Amino acid sequence: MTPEDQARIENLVKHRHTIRRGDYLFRSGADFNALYAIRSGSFKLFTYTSDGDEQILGFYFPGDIIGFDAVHKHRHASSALALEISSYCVWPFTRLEELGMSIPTLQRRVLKLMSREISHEHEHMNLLCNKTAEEKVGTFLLALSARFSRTGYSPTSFKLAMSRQDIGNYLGLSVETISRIMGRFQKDKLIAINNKSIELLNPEVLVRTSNQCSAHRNVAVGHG
Amino acid sequence: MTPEDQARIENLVKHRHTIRRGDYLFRSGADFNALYAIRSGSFKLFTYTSDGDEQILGFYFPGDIIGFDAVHKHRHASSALALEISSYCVWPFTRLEELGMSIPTLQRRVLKLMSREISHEHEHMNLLCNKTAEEKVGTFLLALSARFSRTGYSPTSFKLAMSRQDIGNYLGLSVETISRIMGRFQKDKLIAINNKSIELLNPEVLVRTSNQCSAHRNVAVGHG
DNA sequence: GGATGTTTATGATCCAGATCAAGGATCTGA
DNA sequence: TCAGATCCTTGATCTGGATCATAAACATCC
Repeated sequence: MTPEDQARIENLVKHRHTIRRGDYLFRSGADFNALYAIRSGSFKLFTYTSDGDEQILGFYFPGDIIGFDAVHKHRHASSALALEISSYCVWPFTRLEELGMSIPTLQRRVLKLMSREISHEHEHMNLLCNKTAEEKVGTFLLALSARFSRTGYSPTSFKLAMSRQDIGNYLGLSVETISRIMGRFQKDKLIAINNKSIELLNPEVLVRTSNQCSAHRNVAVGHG
Repeated sequence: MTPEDQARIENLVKHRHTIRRGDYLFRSGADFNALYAIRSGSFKLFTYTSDGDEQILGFYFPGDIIGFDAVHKHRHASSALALEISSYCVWPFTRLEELGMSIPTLQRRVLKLMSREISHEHEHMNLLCNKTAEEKVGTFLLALSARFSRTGYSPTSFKLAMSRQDIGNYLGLSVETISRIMGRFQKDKLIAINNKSIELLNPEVLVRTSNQCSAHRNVAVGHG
């Protein structure tokens, strides 16, 4: 990428916005104009089920892009809400497409980001179908740890911006189960919890807990 | 799109291949070179869990593209297997990227396809988290119906190319539950089954069965 | 500071769907 | 054409996690 291209991209994304906890980045049903690049804080992405309840699709952190699921219909299919005070950049989509036509690196970057999103969702489907409650919660905590680590924060000590309710919803579990399992992890000295703050005391064992062979639940043997 | 562009694209995808039931389109771990556009038949996409069991990520039919989750790492993260004799076109990815740079319509097309894939997965996550077994199976049958309808086939009478085992795996249910629920649907005259052939006798009621408010399972109330 | 709502924790009970078991149907290949 | 394998169905039993109930911790607002 030439310094010139670099400058064009920086110009596209120069405006940085701040958003308060509980405010929407966009709402389901709204026209789609832009992708959002998170710079700080965290968001939850969710839809409403037919009964009007939330279904959380994912949590997003600095470096993540939100809005890919809206490209297709030019309309947001999900809502994004700030879990804490956060900041983000707006990437106007038509400008991004135009720039992409002349900057191959940018084009490839966008494709890769969308592909990564698809991969993440595949992993999450695997979690939802094949893991026990304990494995789900363990996997979730480790995923947060890895994500914070990548952004330069401590992998063993961080804050849970989302509620237990949200975690349960995302993992397909009830709040009570989340509470109970976190309590058990704490009793077993795998983690230490203080309200929203969490510390991973024994990541190795947590990894083992999270990948445990779940006996033979819903196993397809398949053709091959 | 100019007729010239059209010709360039047609040239890219002109080769049509045939694949037998049970053969792999690609395997998890293989280098990523191309996307695959299905022309006839059907495929299942799946990964292996840590215990070596399959996790089915989706079923794909004529008009669908397989391989998007590999763009990111330039390596296939999942395997694709033909469920019946099928045919497909190969879209070499680097050629596709090159062409995309000069044909905006093509570029946009690819982005939309990936976005649609993400949306589908969001819907599936919702199904996995919030629906009862009965709703899952009903939703699955209706989704197949809609898909066949879109491709010009009968929306009420079609063949299930995948095994009950595969359906269960995809929906997060055991084979036995699939059998039982299909049996119940048949007893209630919602469907008629003859081995792999299925007929939707009462789609309206099936729709109602599939969207039933599932009481208040795992509901997040959230901030807003 | 105290009233009110929300979030978290924990115990008791229940149930949808898994697991186990066993028979029948269908497919495959020699 | 038949033997073995796979797939599908159906019944009996069991269990992980939901649901219900309650209370404590915490946040928010006047």
